[in-house]
Amino acid sequence: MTSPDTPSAQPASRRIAQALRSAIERGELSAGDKLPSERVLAEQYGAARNTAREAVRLLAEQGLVTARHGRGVFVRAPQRLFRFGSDRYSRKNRETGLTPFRLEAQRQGKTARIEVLGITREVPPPDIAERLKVPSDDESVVHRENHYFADDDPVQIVSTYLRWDEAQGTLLMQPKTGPHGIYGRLEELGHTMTRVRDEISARMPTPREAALLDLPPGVPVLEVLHTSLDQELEPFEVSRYVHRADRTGLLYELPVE
Amino acid sequence: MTSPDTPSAQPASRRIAQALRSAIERGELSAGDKLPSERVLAEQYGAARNTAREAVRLLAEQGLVTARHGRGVFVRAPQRLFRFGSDRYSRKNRETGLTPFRLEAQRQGKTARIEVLGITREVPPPDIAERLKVPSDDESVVHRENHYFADDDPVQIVSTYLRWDEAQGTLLMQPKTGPHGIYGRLEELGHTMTRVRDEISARMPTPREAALLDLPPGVPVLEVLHTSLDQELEPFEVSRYVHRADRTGLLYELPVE
DNA sequence: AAGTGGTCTAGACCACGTA
DNA sequence: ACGTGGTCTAGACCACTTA
Repeated sequence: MTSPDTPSAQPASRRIAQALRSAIERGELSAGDKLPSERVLAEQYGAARNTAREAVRLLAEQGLVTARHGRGVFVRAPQRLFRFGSDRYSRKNRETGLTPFRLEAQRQGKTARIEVLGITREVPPPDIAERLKVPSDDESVVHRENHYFADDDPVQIVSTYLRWDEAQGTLLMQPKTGPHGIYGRLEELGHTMTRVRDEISARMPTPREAALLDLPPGVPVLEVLHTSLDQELEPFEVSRYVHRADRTGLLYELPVE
Repeated sequence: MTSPDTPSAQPASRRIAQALRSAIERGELSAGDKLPSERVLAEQYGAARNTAREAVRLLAEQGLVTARHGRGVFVRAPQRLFRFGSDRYSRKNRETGLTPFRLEAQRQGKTARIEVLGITREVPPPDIAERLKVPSDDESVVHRENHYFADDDPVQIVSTYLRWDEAQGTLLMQPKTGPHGIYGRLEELGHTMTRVRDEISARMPTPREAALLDLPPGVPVLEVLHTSLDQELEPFEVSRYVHRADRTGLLYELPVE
């Protein structure tokens, strides 16, 4: 404390948070290090445990630390990012036989695992129906939901929507879609991917997403609503990607005009 | 409660949060409505005020409600999004004389205001230096920091970095950069924007950003690190955009291959 | 003045992880 | 068994807003 009874302008919880933040920035606490326990912090700063706890919560909210039940609070390591973006859809990539996700995992020396959660005929959500140009009051789409893991850590959730009238009875209804994946099959159906439109937003996860992605508090998600357009600029596939923001960066490289 | 002494598996704070969440989803509470006060919630659910408060915090963290000191807790209205993306840099747009930000504001019937916070010669941060291909141990760049407002609500913070050796003594050092803005001046210096590279990430705001953007708790930011490449594919301008995620969507449309 | 959220205290018990 | 975070209680005072 600077003086015996400064009202200090700042609430105690924020002063404690700031002290810890500085220690992290100065490198006194580095990635992976354990913070003093809440009880110890409370004693050190002459506050109640709840106050120390509030300070820790502020840091967690900012993404600087993660609390682990029964173990302690740890400085979060800056995560190496999975990078996706404009080349996620390029034919060149498709022809390697490796999906962009597997490529990224490989680049990081991690093991990719993809889990097919479901392939079902459904009524599309309104935003999907609008983009795929199908009715939203009818079971007009096939919904493929996949979860992606790197070394068994969940990284992204992808929901792909295709027209039911096209997918019906094809490999598009199967977990294994054959060479070059769904885009290979869609090309056989006459859809050459010519343009893509990606709509990007960020938000806090829903409880379901937090559970599925095993998200620590304070980590947002990146949502990409992707539309593939064919040679006639008609949409033939729409996907919703939900990424952990702390493990994902998006990269878009494009020509101007 | 379902039975007098169910341990209920769920903590009380989460059960209260879930009840409120359902009420919002069912439309019993709609955008702008005030939630019962923390003291009332506590009484209704037979819990301590701190427990009701924790429930409200969970909803705020998820972005569903916003607390306003002295007034109450309100259901947050879904914000109409400002959309930016691949056409943010197109020459066509530039020639209207309206910046993309002004166009967006106009589309929403809002008044755009741009505040120039500073134009200073600086040592570039490492990520900027790397992308602009300038030394990071030297005052090699000019940093222009602008804040953007719509109807006086802060929407985005933009830091633009230019080479000092090029900007020195030109309009690029002035608040008013002349026709077609900085890109107009850079074109006169021989840089035709040919490609752009946008690196996108999402994270929780730093305290400074939270204050500058007047961010309610639980709203993440979208960060775009933008690089402009000229006809020789050399970088000549790098900008860091920090957007309120609850008011911003990004749109990228691009050709495949 | 009254009501609201913001912060804080000093306890308590539970659930989890490690030794 | 012990230390950790997770949750909760029953109070208290402060800061802000509205009437």
